[in-house]
Amino acid sequence: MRIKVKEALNSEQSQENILVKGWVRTKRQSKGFCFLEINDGSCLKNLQAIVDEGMPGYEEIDQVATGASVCIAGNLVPSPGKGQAWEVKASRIEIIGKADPETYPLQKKRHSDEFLRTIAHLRPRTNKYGAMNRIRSEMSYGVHKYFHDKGFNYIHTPIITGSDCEGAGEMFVVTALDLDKTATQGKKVNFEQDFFGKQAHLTVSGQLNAENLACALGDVYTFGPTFRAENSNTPKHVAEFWMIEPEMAFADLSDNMGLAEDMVKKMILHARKNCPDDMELFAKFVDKSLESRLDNILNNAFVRLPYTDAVEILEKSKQKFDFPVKYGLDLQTEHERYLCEKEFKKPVIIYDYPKEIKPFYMRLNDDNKTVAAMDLLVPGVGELVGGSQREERLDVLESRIDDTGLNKEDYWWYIDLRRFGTVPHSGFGLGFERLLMLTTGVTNIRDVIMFPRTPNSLEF
RNA sequence: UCCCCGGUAGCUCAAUCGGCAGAGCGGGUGGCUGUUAACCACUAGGUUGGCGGUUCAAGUCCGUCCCGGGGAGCCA
Repeated sequence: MRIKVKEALNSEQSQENILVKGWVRTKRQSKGFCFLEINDGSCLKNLQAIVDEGMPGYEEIDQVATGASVCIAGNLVPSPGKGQAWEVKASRIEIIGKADPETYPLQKKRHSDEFLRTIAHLRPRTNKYGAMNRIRSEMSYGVHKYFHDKGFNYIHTPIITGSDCEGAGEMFVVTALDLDKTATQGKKVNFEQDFFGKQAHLTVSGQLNAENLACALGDVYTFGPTFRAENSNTPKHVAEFWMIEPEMAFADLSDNMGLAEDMVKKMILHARKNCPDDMELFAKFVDKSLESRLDNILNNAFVRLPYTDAVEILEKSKQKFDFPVKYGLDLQTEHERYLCEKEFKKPVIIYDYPKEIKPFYMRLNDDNKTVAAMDLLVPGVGELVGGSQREERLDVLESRIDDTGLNKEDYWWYIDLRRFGTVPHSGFGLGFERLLMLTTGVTNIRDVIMFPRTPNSLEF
């Protein structure tokens, strides 16, 4: 009977006639016997197998090298050696797939992240990226469990969208037209002849649709891929990423900030509880200060700071900034970093931004100058969450759309929500990859998503 | 897209003022009866990112393009 490496290592007793299948991580051969360490992805640790000369399959042991896939039959027994409690005493070994040692790129030693990115198809076989994938999987489950336990409905919003502009960056065009043909004809593209009869894009946010469902189901969330065609080349941006977008009816900005804070904390706890071994790897080899950084987040209330106060703090600070600080200007990265890394040294939620620098759908505050927006800034990662209370008043929303220069007709169904039983509601977007960066201490977003999409990079 | 740094063996890196291109790891071969990043001996391995220029001579200097990293903008 086949058992996974994880089961074998957690075994309470010896087991006869087991079967282990996996990839060889390392081989140590002596005259007359050979040690193999097998990993099947079920956990971080390897299972050691000892194969004695004379066992069926031993004649092929020379062809077994790092990276090969094998099937080992034998007994699970207490290991006489140091370093592991259990090992497999093999009675038979079978090569499933060889890996040529001359060309197999993964070695037993540590590789640089930059190199591993060039072999994205093989990097999940390393300790670090295997751990990353298991944590990513567990965190995804944690997101669903968190919202499910709170009574939120998981909703699916479209990936192809006709909403032209949401103030969330450049969009990828989706078309079924033959662009080669259009180009050779030298004509302008007529999207009326395209599949949808109008220009279509990949979504930059499910928010507008999510609001529709929140105003029917109450509390909802999306968790899906999101696309930005920005030509941004940084360790914190990818063109395709996964975003979690809760949307709550009958909730104001304060409720919204509360949910964001609670969710971030619960997700960190979830990873710690369910992936202790994998998390330990990151604490030991990736970010020595990971434990204390996460403790700092868990044990402190997030600072809630109005934009106006943030500007005041920055103006009063002795810090020299490259960019000006002034009411009405957006905060630059250096300002955000100063606030959460120097001034408060913990996560900071900045809220109530000037309406001029935020999109039309955010609720106008009574001061007529600011909107009920909020950004959650976390030391090391920067902006993790962006959200707002939505404008629920029909007249205010319409004039805000006008002010922004957008076309009301394009948003008729969105505006209709305010016409029929409108309610205060709020929501935010949380970048899943950035949450993983925060949780693991990995500093480049390309290393928390296995096949990252960035400008000029679409190999895998 | 802009600014800065880098590209030398499969990987990580060294090479003084412009003067014979090196090491560790990995690989191969042989040895070793309980190894743990095994160990010991031997060994192969290079268009110094591409193209062009300066020079008696270029890994090294100049131009240009490509790729990678960091910072900025945009944002999650």
